[in-house]
Amino acid sequence: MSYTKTEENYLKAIYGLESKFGKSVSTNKLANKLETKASSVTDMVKKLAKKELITYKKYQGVSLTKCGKEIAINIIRNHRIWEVFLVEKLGYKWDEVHEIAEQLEHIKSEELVDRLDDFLEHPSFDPHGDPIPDKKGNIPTRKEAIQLNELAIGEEGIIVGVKNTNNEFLQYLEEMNLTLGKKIKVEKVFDFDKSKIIKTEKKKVTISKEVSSNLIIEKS
Amino acid sequence: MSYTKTEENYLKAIYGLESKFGKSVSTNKLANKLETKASSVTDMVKKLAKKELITYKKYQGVSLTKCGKEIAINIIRNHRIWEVFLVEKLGYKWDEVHEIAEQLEHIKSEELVDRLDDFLEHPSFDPHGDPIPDKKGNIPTRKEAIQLNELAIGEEGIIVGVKNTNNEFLQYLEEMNLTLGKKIKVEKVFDFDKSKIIKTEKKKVTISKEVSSNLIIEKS
DNA sequence: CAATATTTTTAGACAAGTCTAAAAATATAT
DNA sequence: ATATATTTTTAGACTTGTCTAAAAATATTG
Ligand SMILES: [Mn+2]
Ligand SMILES: [Mn+2]
Ligand SMILES: [Mn+2]
Ligand SMILES: [Mn+2]
Repeated sequence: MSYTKTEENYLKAIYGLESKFGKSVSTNKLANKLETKASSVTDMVKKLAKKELITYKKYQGVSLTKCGKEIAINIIRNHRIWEVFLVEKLGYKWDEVHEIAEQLEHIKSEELVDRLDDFLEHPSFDPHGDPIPDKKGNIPTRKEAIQLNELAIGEEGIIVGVKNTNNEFLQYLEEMNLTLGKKIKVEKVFDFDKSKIIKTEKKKVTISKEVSSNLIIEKS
Repeated sequence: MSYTKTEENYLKAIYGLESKFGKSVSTNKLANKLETKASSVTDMVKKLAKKELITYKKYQGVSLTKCGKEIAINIIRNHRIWEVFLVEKLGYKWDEVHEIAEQLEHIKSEELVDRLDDFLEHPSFDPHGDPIPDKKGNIPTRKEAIQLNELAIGEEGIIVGVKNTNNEFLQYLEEMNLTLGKKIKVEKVFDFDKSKIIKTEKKKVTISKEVSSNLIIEKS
């Protein structure tokens, strides 16, 4: 069984919203995420329900079935492996790959992504620090990952991920030298707005609460 | 300006048939090539004509405009570069890549194929010996290429291309050890059916006229 | 709890691309 | 040159995914 690009994008969006909010996904949330109208979502959601990829009760939102979830995770796997390829092999920057991966993730071939995965030597995380599901759908975890937010004065860690993968944010981080793998130390926390002074190997930077809550750190 | 996958496939098909037959392309030929119906072709052809990608006069067939030709060549460039990638980097065999390249050729990104081209070190020919157009649309040529057909007894050459890229034919060639880069010598020609005995480095094989007219050779 | 606001669904329409069946144009054969 | 065959176009319909406007259901609030 193979699905259209649109169906795959709906499933992926449902998966994302389900994970984020931990409950069934409303028509409006989905419409917003997919940049379409609620009425379009209602139509598509009926189709996916008939194919048993989601469960749907009128006015009650949707959630993925086992099968729908498998498909969603597979698309995410494709997306992230392609992102690794684009950065590692073609020299793209981390803020340039998402759009292209959105297209590449829908290429229909059982084998292609597996071969790409071999070629890339089975990466566990993508260029934004997001975990890459394996062929069976298992998603790698990091035991010790916390938000930079939760790091106290004097504590150190390594940047291993970003929560927000918005291009402008990624470019900002690049300029601040706060990219994946960088070692950082909390120098100071301003209580009134929770902004922090962060020491990296090269320089000191001040970041807002907004920024520190979007950086994933492994304590060291 | 960006075009749909369908539009791109029509342009590519028209390009192929125009090159092959050297005249304007009929509705039926196009329908046959694209595995669709003549009525569908008529509809689409009107659309492409309105966009000035082809010229079309009712009952007279179509041909590409300069702009349409540029697009077609670009898609062919994408296709062939992806085929090189699949074979050279992911270890696919030459009979396994066409289908996937049919999908990958439509990925929308000015930059992607250029970067891939750099990564592959600017190949001039794809895994089937077909020339890869450059960014500007220039298509590399081989001065000395002839059909194995035209090689007389005792003459030698190197296989540099196949005219027919049908999977079964490619698999047959693989088994006969008649793949790209192989050195061959014509040992004997049977006049009654123009079949030939060919000596490769490893063994002697007998091939039909059909086969020898589909192999491109550089004399040596 | 009733009035109001918000969310969701329905109804009907549209664009892209395709199809079948029939009509019109062109090509071929007597 | 006329009849026949083939090719091409038109007409009308279908599917997928989308939209707007209006109706129905649910949520919020005084
Ligand atoms: Mn991404
Ligand atoms: Mn990512
Ligand atoms: Mn090909
Ligand atoms: Mn090829």
